[in-house]
Amino acid sequence: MDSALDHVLPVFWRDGFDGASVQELADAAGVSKPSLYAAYGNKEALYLAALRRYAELHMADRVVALDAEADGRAAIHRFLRSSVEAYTDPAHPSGCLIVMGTTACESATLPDAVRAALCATMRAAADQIEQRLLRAQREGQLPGAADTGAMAAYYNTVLAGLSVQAKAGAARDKLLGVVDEAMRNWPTRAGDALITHSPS
Amino acid sequence: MDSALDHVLPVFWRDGFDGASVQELADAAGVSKPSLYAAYGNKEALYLAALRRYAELHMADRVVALDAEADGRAAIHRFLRSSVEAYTDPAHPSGCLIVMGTTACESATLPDAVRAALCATMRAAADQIEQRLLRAQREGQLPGAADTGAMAAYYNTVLAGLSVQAKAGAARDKLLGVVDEAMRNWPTRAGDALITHSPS
DNA sequence: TTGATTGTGTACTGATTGGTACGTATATTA
DNA sequence: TAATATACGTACCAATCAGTACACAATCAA
Repeated sequence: MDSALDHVLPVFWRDGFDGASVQELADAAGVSKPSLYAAYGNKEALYLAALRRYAELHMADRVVALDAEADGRAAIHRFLRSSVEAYTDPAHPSGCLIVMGTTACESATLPDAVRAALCATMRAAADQIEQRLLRAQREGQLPGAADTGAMAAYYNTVLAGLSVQAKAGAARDKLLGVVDEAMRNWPTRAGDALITHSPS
Repeated sequence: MDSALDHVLPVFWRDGFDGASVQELADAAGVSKPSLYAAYGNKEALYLAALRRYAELHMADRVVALDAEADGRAAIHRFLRSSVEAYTDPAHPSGCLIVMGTTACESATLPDAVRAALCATMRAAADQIEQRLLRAQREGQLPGAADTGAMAAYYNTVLAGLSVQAKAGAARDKLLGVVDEAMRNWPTRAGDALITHSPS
């Protein structure tokens, strides 16, 4: 009954909340439709449960590694690289479930609770990155003037972009190259981060 | 009859191919459902027509400006900034229709022709960026060793990420900050672009 | 061996999906 | 004015949607 989530998750992951039919979810779980309803109540609650499962199964370890790495830049770099590896893992649907769900955020058929949970999860990820940047700043690996908020928003944006590219079928190596390119913005010389509006 | 597309487009833009029902599209266009079918054949053809309309209405001028700007870095910077302004324009649904559609690429209900058209449009945009980078390289604004392919993939990824963030409701100013952050990777010193794998 | 509880599948509900048959009204041509 | 062609809306089609009523089977306590 709990392992049903592990079979339901990839269907939501691939087709999204609206795209996945309850019949399809029940078939994937190997149970009948009423059994799913008996266990989870409705489609919305089932999705929220799958989302929690996704976070603990496919995001938690990356976040742990983010703090385990001693050097700030290396931590972010490794976080991006491992994200790409997850996004392009042929064992799962490609890309990130959260990003996938967020792009359907404007649809009226998406329940408010789902919308809220998706946004909360995405914000939590962004916060984790910013916390790591703040630590790097405290430890002198980042200039004191660096705008960690803007940098966190930047890395979060790159992550979302990588997810989209992976969904579109981009090769893993290509995306790893994008990660290396994305890391080139890390401020090495003091004062670099002060340039918020570069001359155009 | 042609102006119907202008009313259909935002519905597809907001709800996606699967999310938008033909009834909803007909209501938006101010005609009956059979009239839509008489004019366009089926939902798939209607979406493809809306996609063409989107490209010429919301992408073409940005691409023109990309070539009009003399300096390469300024051209890319302006392209990103104007994209953010378009993505967060309250007059339209937020984000980019192409990115929005691409995230539903794995769904089985998406017709192959739609999938192909979305990927082709996205690839065309990436090519435009790479062509602009190559020109900048020819004109000496970019080191000869710079990997323009990787850079184009990078900017394309950032664009996709910005679209996702806009869809999630991020403020325009925040995204403009992300653009400035993203531009900090532009190689200024010769040899910078050679570092494809930075020490981690 | 009872009686009650739990879990599951069959078969349904009303609503909505993409798509269409057909009658009607307008416009055009002669 | 009469005949034809085009355009459009009403009303429908089968299929599928999320969700449920209910009967049956298995398990449990006594």
